Amino acid sequence: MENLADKKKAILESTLDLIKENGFHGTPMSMVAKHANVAAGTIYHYFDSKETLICQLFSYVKGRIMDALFEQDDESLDFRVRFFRVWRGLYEFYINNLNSLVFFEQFVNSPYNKKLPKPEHDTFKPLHDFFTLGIEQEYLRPVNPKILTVLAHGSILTAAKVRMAGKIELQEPELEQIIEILWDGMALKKK
Amino acid sequence: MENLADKKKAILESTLDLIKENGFHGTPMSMVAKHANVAAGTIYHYFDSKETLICQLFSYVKGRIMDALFEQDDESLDFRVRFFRVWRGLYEFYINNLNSLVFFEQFVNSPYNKKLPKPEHDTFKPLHDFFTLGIEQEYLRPVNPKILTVLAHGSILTAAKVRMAGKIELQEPELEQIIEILWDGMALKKK
Amino acid sequence: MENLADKKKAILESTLDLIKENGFHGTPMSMVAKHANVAAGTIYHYFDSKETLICQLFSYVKGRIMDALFEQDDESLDFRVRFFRVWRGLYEFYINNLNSLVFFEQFVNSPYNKKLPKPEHDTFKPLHDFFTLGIEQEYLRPVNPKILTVLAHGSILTAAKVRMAGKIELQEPELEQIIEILWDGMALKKK
Amino acid sequence: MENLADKKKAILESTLDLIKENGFHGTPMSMVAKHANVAAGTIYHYFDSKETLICQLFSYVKGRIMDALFEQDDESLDFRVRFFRVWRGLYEFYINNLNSLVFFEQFVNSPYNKKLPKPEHDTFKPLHDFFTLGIEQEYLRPVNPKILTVLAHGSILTAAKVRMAGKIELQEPELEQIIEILWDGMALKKK
DNA sequence: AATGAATGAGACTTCATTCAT
DNA sequence: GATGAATGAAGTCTCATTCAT
Repeated sequence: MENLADKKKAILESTLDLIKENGFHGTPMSMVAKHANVAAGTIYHYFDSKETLICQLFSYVKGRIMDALFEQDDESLDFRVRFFRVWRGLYEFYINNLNSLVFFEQFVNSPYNKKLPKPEHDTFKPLHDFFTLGIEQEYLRPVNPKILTVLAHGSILTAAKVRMAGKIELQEPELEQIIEILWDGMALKKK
Repeated sequence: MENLADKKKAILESTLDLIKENGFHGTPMSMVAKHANVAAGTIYHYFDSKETLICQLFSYVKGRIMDALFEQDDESLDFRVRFFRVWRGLYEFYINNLNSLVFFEQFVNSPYNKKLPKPEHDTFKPLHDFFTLGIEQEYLRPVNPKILTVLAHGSILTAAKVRMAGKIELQEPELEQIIEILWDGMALKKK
Repeated sequence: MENLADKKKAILESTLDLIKENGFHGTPMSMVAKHANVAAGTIYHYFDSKETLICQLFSYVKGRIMDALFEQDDESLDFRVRFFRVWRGLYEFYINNLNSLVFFEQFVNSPYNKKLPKPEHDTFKPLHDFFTLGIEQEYLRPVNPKILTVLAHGSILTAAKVRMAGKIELQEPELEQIIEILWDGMALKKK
Repeated sequence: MENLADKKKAILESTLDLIKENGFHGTPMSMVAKHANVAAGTIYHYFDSKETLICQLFSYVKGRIMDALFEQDDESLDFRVRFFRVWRGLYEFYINNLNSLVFFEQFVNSPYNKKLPKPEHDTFKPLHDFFTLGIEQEYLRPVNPKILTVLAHGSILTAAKVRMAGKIELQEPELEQIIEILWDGMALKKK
């Protein structure tokens, strides 16, 4: 027998899968219900509306991204090594969770995103903090950490999407080179 | 009085505007019709279906992006200067054409994109060619040009989206710094 | 309160009535819904599309015609008497169920009929069997039973349609004469 | 260059062909226009509306049926031979003009037919007259000629439709038998 | 006479949501 | 809590008809 949490999770995961394949408007509630093995009405015990479901799914996905961001991190390592691991950690999360990547991108570019109250600090705050630390410790150039976040996340996202598009030209050595180039540009050139 | 091209263009532009505000499924054909000042049925003279309209709009937007990419370019300039100008050219196009940016991002992450036959070479082929040239002329590191495209386009897109999100922290000096960091990482360190 | 079968039947019966009056294209689904006292969407729980509804209605009507064919029959009677009763049985069914007659005729002459897989044996198989028996028992001429089916059904259908057209000239004695003429032509002239 | 009559005829013939294939509601005016090689608007020079077109087409088809009815007739022949020729004449017209047969049947069972003022005497008046003559000349039983019309036309129509349905079991000898049976039933048994 | 782009009412159908069980 | 039949507003699209050329 299942408990509530199981069903709620099944609904969220089903929605995530289906939206990747069919988009928002190609994913009716009836389809979510069938995929999650619940009745259509059941979804409304857990979520007020389709919009609520999608917005809660966004929080759910954000949480998983945040978890992934520093899962591989180890503060005892050299900062450069940490940067390489963080970059790859998020990249691999996206590759292994394409439905999250696709959903996240669809969501942030959709009108749903407008309706959401801006969060105190966003999903990538930990990344921002990480770069702030790197600057303080004089590993990185003394610039607005936002800049480094943009560069890092932009490259991860784009690399993952290029890979997802079936262009498998981005292999191991290429990934390493991307990170190296980024690091070279971002790192503080000490005397 | 209008001619055919006018109506078709009005429909495309209206769709672009409305999808930015309301997304695909928040933009019924009736709304497009009203916004474009045509009858609902008229849209179907120019486009077989809503899907066709959206896919043709994608081609239309791709064309504009490609035009924007090298509008500011000047082959007689130094390669580093050209890189700065190309980066800013696309960035500014996105900022000044937020509807194109939002639509493009929504489209590529949507199921519509799956149905489209993969183009021979994509929108960013000119960027790829630009980097290939830079490598040949020994301005840039001898890596797969794809890598540089990922880095450049990822940073432009992300910067534009951060700016669009209302986080106006990215001002002139920050933009300059982003490009500088990228350039430093990508450039060939000559002896 | 109604059960499922009730609603499905109400939809079928409403469609039958309305198509008699208005034809296929004069009977929108909204009209069926109103006449059957259900919401428009409800029809789509029971039938995939208007086409499906009409094709299922055809099966439904065929069933009723087959039921009517031998309702009046009594195998213990003389074959000639049975023939007269069968002829009148179907004739009266048509007269009392004009909507079925009209629908049936509209359907078989329509493109819907083309799409249907040909049935193993058709609605009038029982009539064919009846004539086969009559031939075996030497009441009827030894011809292809198909011929007799054509003659019998053709005359019933045409008589019913003449009557329906408001030409009330076909009264009891005339009907009797039609059957007699047919019988005389079909019967085996015994020595 | 074409004249008016040519275009009007092309429209009528196109409509006849298309309605056989697609039915009334599957045959938009635009399709008729394309098939007849005229502009949509041109149809409205010749016919007030789609309904008018279809009703005029009915008259057109009726005319052809009436022409066919006695094309093969020869008053100098024996009445029995004439009957056989008239039956086959109409049967063959239907077989060779399936679009007329299908259209006629669709029309008479459709609501269009209701709106038409009842004609003074209908399409099959010549058949009725033929049978009246046969009775007067004591070839046929002294019954209401209407009866004989029903039997004859019913059998012709049904035989043609059986043949059209692809059931090719009705061959030459069977046709001959059908007419013989009818004749035997209808003919006056002289002493 | 002929054209065919344009119109817009209305068709078919979908789907978020409700509610009696 | 769970169900899923029922709802009906709203969506996409069609097509008879018009009218400026």
